Amino acid sequence: MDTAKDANARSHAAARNSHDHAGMGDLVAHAVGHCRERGLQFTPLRRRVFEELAGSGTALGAYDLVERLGRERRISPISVYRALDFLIEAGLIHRIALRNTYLPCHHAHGPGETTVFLVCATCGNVDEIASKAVAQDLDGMAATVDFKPHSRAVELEGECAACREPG
Amino acid sequence: MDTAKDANARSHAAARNSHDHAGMGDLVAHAVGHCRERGLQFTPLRRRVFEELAGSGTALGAYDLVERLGRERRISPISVYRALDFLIEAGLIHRIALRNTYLPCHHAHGPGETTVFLVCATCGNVDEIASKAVAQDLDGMAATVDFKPHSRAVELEGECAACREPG
DNA sequence: CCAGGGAGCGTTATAGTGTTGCCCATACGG
DNA sequence: CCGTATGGGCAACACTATAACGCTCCCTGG
Repeated sequence: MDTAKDANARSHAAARNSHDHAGMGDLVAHAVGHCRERGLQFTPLRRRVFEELAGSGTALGAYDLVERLGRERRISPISVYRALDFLIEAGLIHRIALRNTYLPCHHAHGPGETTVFLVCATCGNVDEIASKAVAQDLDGMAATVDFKPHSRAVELEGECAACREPG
Repeated sequence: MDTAKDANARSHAAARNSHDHAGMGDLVAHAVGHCRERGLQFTPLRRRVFEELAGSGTALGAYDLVERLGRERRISPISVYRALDFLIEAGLIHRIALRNTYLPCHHAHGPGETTVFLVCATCGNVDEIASKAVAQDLDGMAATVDFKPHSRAVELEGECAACREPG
């Protein structure tokens, strides 16, 4: 379902006010509902940051966002970080620690699941897979040393199928 | 912020890991042998960086090392980064992506194992556990999407047992 | 002996990432 | 009207990492 392959939508999306990317509208609509349910404010700035991430099809750095949003009007890094913090807190996006980048969460978070990120070292694309087995393993290991995790970062760096194709 | 974090981490390590400090010599001896076997140069600078990490009992940032080593004589960040890159490449230390810190590898790396890091948000201490189950899960998941991982970052952030003690 | 090449490390400068402090605007309940 | 909570603006700063270039040392082959 979600896209390992249409990463290059970003050159597309940059052209204009990116309604291009398939599924982006769904993501935004979901985010709106998600925030409404919880009484969180999905403000225009937060929406723009989320849209840009959803429309890009890849993980973006904070300063990528600063630059992209800054084309419309000047946005300072701190504003972007505040929006990112909010979106992470709300569970709408993920942060990729290996790369200092951010990407929209593509699936509903099941309880007892850990999201595993597959980061391609060549094209930078990030694939996202939820796993209950990993979650159980990790929780079990944490329990054995009496450690209470708040958040998990499970990230593999390597090469995706597309980048290994001959040619 | 760094000084506070540093002091915290050190006192914690001293309380909990005092035994590991005795093992610092072992770590260094192991590193020496490890490099000799492979024809790698365990130079004085690299040795000092490794010793500092092994002796601290916690994960340190690159600039923590710059400061510590800089007390003896001026060391530039790039030199520290070069030593860190070497040590990572050699498999002697790990980088904690969640914190941009580095710590010595405490166990022999078995094949088919993934190292899981438990990072305490309060004291900054990092615990390290090897797991075959996680490795198998992750490899299996990667295989289903035809992804070839080079490296893994499996890191949990939370609170360690010592920091949750009533008090 | 002396090139010549590679590895390690020095220096300076710069790029990239994230944070702090302070102020202003708006919204909302007294 | 005020007080307060929240979102957001700006400049400046702090932290993390890399670039570019040159030097020394050691090794190897002519």
